[in-house]
Amino acid sequence: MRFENLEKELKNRNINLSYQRLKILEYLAHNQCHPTVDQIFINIQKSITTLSKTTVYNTLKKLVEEGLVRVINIEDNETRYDIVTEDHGHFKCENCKTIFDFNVNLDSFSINGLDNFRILDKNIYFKGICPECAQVNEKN
Amino acid sequence: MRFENLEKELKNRNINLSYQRLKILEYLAHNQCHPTVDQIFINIQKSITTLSKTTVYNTLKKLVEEGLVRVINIEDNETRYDIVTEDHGHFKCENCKTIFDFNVNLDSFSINGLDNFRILDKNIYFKGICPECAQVNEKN
DNA sequence: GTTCCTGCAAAAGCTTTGCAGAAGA
DNA sequence: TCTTCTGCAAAGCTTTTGCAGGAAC
Repeated sequence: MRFENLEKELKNRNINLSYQRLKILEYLAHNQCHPTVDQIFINIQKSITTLSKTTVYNTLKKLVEEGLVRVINIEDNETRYDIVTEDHGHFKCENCKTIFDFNVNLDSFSINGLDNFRILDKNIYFKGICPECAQVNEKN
Repeated sequence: MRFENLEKELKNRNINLSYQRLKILEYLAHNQCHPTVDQIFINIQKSITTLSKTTVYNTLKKLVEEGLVRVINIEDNETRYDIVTEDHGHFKCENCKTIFDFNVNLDSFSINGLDNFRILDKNIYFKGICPECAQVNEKN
């Protein structure tokens, strides 16, 4: 999703565009690094010093409800957020903790046992070691 | 994994088989309902009234480390546990909250962008409406 | 003027940690 | 005896809730 379209998207969905919400969306759109609530909060607090974490939670909740943002639960101790783009999977390096996107054709794989299930959301989470960390490990 | 093999598995991995651990494993093996820590705790407390939740956490942590149990993070506000069997996906009904297993051939789907990544763990989480809830909804 | 949004403080949950006593090898 | 395990209490985190003031329409 391009940032220019976001304002329109918000108006379509009856989400008021406050300065806080604008900054949070801007951050998500320009830094597609799957941030945690804390990362978002710390970064935006630099420009809005009075920002409250409650507002970050409120805004993210609203954006998720309206389908503009997606929750990433790749780990059990941290919730991350991702602005919605095309379908893609998430890979988390267990060494450097970075989350990488990868392309996956969600319609391509053969599943079995979900006849008559209405599928509304698909999440693919992989874990392992990224190429960079694998290389460093080899040297040791 | 069959329950009879679990004791052997534990010995192979140097996990002492205390009564608490036996009961937790028994519960996981016989009730493959992807329980939360709380569900496990409440159920086993019936037979071990002095059971502490810390023990449930400790045991699950150990079992996950040793690869006998798998963590399910389909939602951000609850961690569930699953005794490891063959690869399968998890579908959560957003209405009745039940988690269903489904078969998926994890090698079958075409991914793109993970060359040279060492993949150690794959999780597939779907959400939607199960057939039973879909039927009830139609009637309304 | 009414509705919605923000942000502080407090509360609520879940999970981890420290530690002493008990159990097991 | 030495190590590991259990379970209580406390601490630590993340997230939610209540509420009063402020902003937007």
